[in-house]
Amino acid sequence: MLDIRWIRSNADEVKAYLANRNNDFDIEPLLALDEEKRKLLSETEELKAKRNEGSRKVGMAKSKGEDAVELMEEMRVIGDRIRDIDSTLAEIEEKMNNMLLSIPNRPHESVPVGKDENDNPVVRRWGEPKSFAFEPKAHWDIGEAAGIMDFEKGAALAQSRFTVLKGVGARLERALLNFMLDLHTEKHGYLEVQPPFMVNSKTMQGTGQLPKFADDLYKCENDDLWLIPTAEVPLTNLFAGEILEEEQLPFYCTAYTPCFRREAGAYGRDVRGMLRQHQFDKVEMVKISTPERSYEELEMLTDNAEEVLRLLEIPHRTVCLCTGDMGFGSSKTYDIEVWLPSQDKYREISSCSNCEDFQARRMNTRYRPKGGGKPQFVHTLNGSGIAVGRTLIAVLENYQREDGSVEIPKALVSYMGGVEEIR
RNA sequence: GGAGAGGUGGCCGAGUGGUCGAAGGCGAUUGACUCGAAAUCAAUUGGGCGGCUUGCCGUCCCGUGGGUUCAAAUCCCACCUUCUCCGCCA
Repeated sequence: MLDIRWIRSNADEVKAYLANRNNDFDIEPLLALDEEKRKLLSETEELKAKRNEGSRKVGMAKSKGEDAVELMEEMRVIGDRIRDIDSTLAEIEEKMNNMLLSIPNRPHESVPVGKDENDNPVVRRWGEPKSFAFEPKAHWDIGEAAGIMDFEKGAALAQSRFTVLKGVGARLERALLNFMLDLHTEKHGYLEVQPPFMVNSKTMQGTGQLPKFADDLYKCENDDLWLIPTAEVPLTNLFAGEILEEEQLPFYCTAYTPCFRREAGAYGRDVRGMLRQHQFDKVEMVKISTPERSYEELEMLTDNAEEVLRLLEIPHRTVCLCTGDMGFGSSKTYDIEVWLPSQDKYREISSCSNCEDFQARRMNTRYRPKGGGKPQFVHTLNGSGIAVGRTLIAVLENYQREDGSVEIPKALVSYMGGVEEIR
């Protein structure tokens, strides 16, 4: 959410970046409501001042045993007017709030202007795609042949886009997430957290999933609860409504959670295999920072995610999302893409974003600066550290051998109970 | 799910209709005393919004949302939440 006062005095800048984001939101009606709201607010506050004064006089008169009927009647009339204005005001505020909640975040000045993913510049590459002496297979062929992935059972038990992992496959999933959590907690200084996998509407609104993206979420029928699409939601909201001390910042936390997404807009895409699932495992990293150092923190966060792939020795690259491809709440996002030999291309495996104060304002998370002074909104950052299911895919495809067996990356062997290959 | 008791400022805690944004205490900050510290004394010490002469004025906030009233922390209703007991349960 943006600050209405900032929008008021930077209307042209807002219009310009909305265009760069391919967003057609019109801020003029919002500005008109803002104008009207402030007018009504002064009016009702003036009346309230008058009423407070009058009520005080009634009190004083009564304590002296005097009659105050006339004054009470006068105050009653004022009270009625206040009620009218306040109810209009409440309507206007609700409208404004809904509008404010639908405006995407402002991109950072370092973000390249562009139309879609084709305009995302590559900022780093690590490793060379391995050349295979044979035709590399897709993970679903490798997984089914090895008896560790069952897509038919997934569909039978639930729906398409669900998979059953078995034996070494299930073990590999668990090995990967343990490996990632250990790396971030022991080496990168993140606090391990296990949050709820369901959250309420307010929490979903805090990070920006609601009200705009309800169609992408799974909702529980009888309760105000939603399945989380990413651990970013509960982790970032950990301090919602609080004022932190600057000494507590930066705060780093990480969590493994399953993630649930309806994939409503992705009907024909990635239908085979387990690249795009309704339920997938992810290790997430979240940082709460002061505004001064949030961009430095973003670079470190992205590096923390990249390190997972470096240690697993899987080729990958990092791109900076352009204005047209960025997510709703982000000011700057790096996507990390992993090499998938069967597709002969890089695919997203992590997304690391600085949301600046966009989520903080929605959640109302602030900190008190060291020297004292007014509380300021924090900056929030999040990044996959990394998507576990997709990492499993990347391992299978990049470490496959001609005979259909798969080598286990060295970094994972101890997590696999000493198993060095899948066959 | 049933019964009961609570939710007040950073913390503890008083306040059952009228100058109450809220006594008192603790903590914190500043000043005095001190070579320094402690102790002591004094002052200050929440947040949001709006206005303008940017320092002040106004307004709102005592779990949340409604209601009654000239006036609500205080009365009424609903909800959330914490604790205790019972039931159920991994």
